Amino acid sequence: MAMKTTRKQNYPQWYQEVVSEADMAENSVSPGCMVMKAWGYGLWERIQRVLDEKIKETGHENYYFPMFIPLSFFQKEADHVEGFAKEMAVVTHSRLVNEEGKLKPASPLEEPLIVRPTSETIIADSFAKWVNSYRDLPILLNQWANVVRWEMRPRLFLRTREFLWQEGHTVHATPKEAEDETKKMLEVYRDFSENALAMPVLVGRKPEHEKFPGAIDTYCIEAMMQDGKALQAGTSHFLGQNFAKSADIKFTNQNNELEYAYTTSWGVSTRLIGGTIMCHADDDGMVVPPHVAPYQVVIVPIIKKPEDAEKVMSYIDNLKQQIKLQTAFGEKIRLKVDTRDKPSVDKSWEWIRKGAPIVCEIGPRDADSKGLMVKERIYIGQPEGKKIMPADEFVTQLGARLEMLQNQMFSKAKTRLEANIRTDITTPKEFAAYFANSNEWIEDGKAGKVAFVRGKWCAEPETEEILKAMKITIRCIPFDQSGTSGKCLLTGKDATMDVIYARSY
RNA sequence: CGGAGUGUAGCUCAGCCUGGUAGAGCGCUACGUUCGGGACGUAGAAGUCGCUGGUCCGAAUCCAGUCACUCCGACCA
Repeated sequence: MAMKTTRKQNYPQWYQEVVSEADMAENSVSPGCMVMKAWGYGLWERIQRVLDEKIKETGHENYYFPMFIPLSFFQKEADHVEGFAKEMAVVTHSRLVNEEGKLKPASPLEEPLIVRPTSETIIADSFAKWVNSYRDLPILLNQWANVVRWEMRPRLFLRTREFLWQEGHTVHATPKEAEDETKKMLEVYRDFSENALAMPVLVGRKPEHEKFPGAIDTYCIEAMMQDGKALQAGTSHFLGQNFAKSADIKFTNQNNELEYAYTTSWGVSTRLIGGTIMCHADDDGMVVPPHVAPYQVVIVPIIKKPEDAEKVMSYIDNLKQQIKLQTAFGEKIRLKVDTRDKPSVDKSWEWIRKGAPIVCEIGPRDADSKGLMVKERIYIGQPEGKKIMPADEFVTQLGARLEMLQNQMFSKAKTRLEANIRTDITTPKEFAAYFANSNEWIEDGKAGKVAFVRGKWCAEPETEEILKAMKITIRCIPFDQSGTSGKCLLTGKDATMDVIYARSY
């Protein structure tokens, strides 16, 4: 057990410990912001690479827009302003002057600039310029960027004032096409989350009060963390003509009529890293899904005597060349030989805490026997996945093994998700009793004390207050509706809509 | 913006109540014995005690002010 605090003891503290012990990120001196370190940022780079490819495969191209947005742009869309007004970083001055040894802002801007919390408004402005005819449509673009939302209670990866994300923005000629786009990208997110991050998700639509400010419909993927709380892992918005009307995105259709266009936007952020941690990490630290691991295999040389060094290192070099010819997930295997001048046990433990999928310890005995010691971080069945095996066997099976470990991680998480969605709660009384317990870590595969409840919702406005008081949220209205009727779990009124209730991050 | 708390070595903290001039553990450096699931010994380096002012012969310690951060609420991808 490498973590001081276990999941069971104190889940939030365990989370912070994993982030710090895996050396993924730390708090910056700049309040609410984080410094992403090699292992955390490396994971983000992998996420970028894999997801970017999927975004491009679906016909989108990358653009880049300014991070400063004139204040007036936010006033154009009423709901949008209201939704973001409370958390803006506002640039009001353009220089500093030295007054009695103290630097003070000077030269106030005529119009303050907002550091983008999201880019709908400024991108819509460009769309208005670019769109004239139906022949200009659709425009399918994406941007990888940083955004700022002035959060009061930051948590590494889950909620920081500045965070990294991608935001897709598209314009279409018809509502149908825009809605199809919204759902297509949601599916890209589901596929990415489940296949690249091994993080199973529920897909659905947000209720009215949880929608993105300015959207007609918000769709989302929701993941379950090991403490039974929900994490919104990605969103895709159908914006209708709201932003088109406020930014004047008009085009001439085939009948020579002037029409407002339909836009969408969709995004995932560095929060996905937080989700991956809380989905897979254990009491030994982080566990990185092989598909997105910065290094999938780490070799730790075991050298006791200086005279063994040459033998061991040349054996490792040779092995390295062979491993580099192998592939997993259709890419070359990423390998690190940890040659740092440190005790080898320390290095081994470090990679366990970081969650490198496979760590090989290689010493003189292995060089003699043409073998190696393999430790798999994803413990399948046995608690210590440690074995000595012939090197050639290891090399030839490596790609398939990494893919298998990835699948194991997914099915473990999937089993946990499915086992922890209660569907047998039918009355407000049972519902309240169920959520009265505080959240805790849910044992793998067993039904947790508090996780998700799937049940009816009447959608009356009064339910919003009830939810708030109970600190429960409606995560989504799942696509797969049962179509049956029953009683709302909050009010007891007749209802037909199925929703997912949960506590959330 | 409310409520509470904390600033002392790179990190975690003790010392403060009852003033006397700086401590521990971890980490770091060197050497030796170790090394395949977290070793140990010896020696050593390292802190204007958040900042400013006051009281005092003397302040990490008492007083005032100030700055910063953390936690709990409100807000949230």
